Amino acid sequence: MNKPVKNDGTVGKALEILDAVAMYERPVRFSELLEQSPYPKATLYRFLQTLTNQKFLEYDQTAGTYSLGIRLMRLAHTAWKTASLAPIARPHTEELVAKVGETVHLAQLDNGQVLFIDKLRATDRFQTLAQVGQVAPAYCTGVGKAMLAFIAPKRLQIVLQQQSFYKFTPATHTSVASLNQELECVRKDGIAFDREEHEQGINSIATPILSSSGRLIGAISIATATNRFDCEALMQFKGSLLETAKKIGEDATSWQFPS
Amino acid sequence: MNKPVKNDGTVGKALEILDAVAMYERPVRFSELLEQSPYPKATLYRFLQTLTNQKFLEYDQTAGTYSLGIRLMRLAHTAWKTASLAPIARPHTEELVAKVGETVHLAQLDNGQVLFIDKLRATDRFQTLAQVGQVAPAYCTGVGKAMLAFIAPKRLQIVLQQQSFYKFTPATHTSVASLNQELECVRKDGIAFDREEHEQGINSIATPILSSSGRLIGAISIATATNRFDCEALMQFKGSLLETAKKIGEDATSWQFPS
DNA sequence: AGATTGAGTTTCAATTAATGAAACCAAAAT
DNA sequence: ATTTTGGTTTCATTAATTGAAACTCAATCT
Repeated sequence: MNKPVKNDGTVGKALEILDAVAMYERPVRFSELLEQSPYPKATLYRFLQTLTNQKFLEYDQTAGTYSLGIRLMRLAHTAWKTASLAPIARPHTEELVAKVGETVHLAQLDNGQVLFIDKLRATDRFQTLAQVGQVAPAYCTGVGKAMLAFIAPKRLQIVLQQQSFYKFTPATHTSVASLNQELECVRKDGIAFDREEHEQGINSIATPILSSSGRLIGAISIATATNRFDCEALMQFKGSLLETAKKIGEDATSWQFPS
Repeated sequence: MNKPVKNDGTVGKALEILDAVAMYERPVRFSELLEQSPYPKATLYRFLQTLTNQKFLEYDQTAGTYSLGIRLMRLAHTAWKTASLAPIARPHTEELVAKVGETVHLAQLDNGQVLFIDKLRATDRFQTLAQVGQVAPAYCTGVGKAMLAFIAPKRLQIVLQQQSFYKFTPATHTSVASLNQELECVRKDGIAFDREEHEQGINSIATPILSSSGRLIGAISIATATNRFDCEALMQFKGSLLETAKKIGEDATSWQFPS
């Protein structure tokens, strides 16, 4: 007899405004937010004031715009340090970078999406790779597919149902059938590929991180520009990648993955 | 006739709980939070539930602990991308790293503290340098002193009054007098030093970033292990550092620094 | 210039949600 | 077996949220 959810009172409403502001990905005016808002003027106005006071939003006096505030960065840093897999994995990911000399990504699954929680750049050759806190769809990234392959079948169904398949590049697979086929390969082989499916010119090989009890807790990938290595060439690092994932899994066994 | 502030109602109270959780820097139990909390059991309980529902906190079922949630990382990433100086500065900081081959930090002043908003590692030699979102006191960091030297005198007074001077290393200066003296040098010379004052074995030279109208908007530094360069040796990069700060300042002139 | 529109801000009584003392429950400690 | 500790739920009281409407100020139109 679950309540219809979404009943987090005043606080919940206020927090959802943060998402609304984030959505725009640029400073946004009061009136723009008002259009999207289910709340009347005065109510929205007070929410924005409160969030600004609390430094969760930042108000630009001269432009009359709101953007996400500085306090979020402070809190997120603490979250990263104390509640993410990243610090635990660091020694091992560092080692992997040193060994293979290419960029390594660490990610978790968050609500069917990939959330990148660490990025170790081996070279300064290109800048467009994922950043900490960035999200990406699971169906077209290496780490995403690595993780989807190891969640419960019924959860997978739900995730895929909610997913809209956007064709980021010509190489993006957008059918559930081909995805399922790929996931099957991942389960057999332990390796997921991303052949420029999310970003043109970038490919990667990825593997899930499993706790010693077999529960999925994240994924790591080695990513590189296609003109340096293609996926087949990246497979020379397969051994190191799997080994790293195994070590992280062991170290992280006590650690709880968010549901 | 300013109200006594701190009157942000239910939402404000809830958000302050996030800080309380962050303070511990580890997963924390309900009862621990209750001790510190001004609210009665039931109230705190409901706040925690709401924040957890909203993914601002994460509840570990088996350990019975709360930690900061994943949604903070997503939001912070957007904040970084859309509301911080970092993306604007990136081309120039990248260029600086390429030129000097040492780590470059970008920081803002947040309420008298230094907030690091970007970090470009040139080498993988050491890992202990600042991370994005990390905060540090202003009085004992290069970027901090660079910025303190260029805020309004009365604001400086307030900041120094609120500051407690902790001796992080043997080299940390803890007197207002010596700090003022240093700030004077920064104003003349444009360069602030950190000679292992915050972290043992790490030193840096820093310079403020000023908008074309002369307003302070941040600071950049070149940081390195002392066994690679000492401050005197780092001064060979002074020209590049100043030039980079100037370019960033020009590009960022339209950008609003949070009060 | 004077009028008008539009964006943002403030007021206030009705309404609704937050509050917190106390009861309750489960699991661990004695 | 009993008590204590730590966490969760209840419910009448209390206090805060709500939102229609009035207002302000600046920009735009006539």
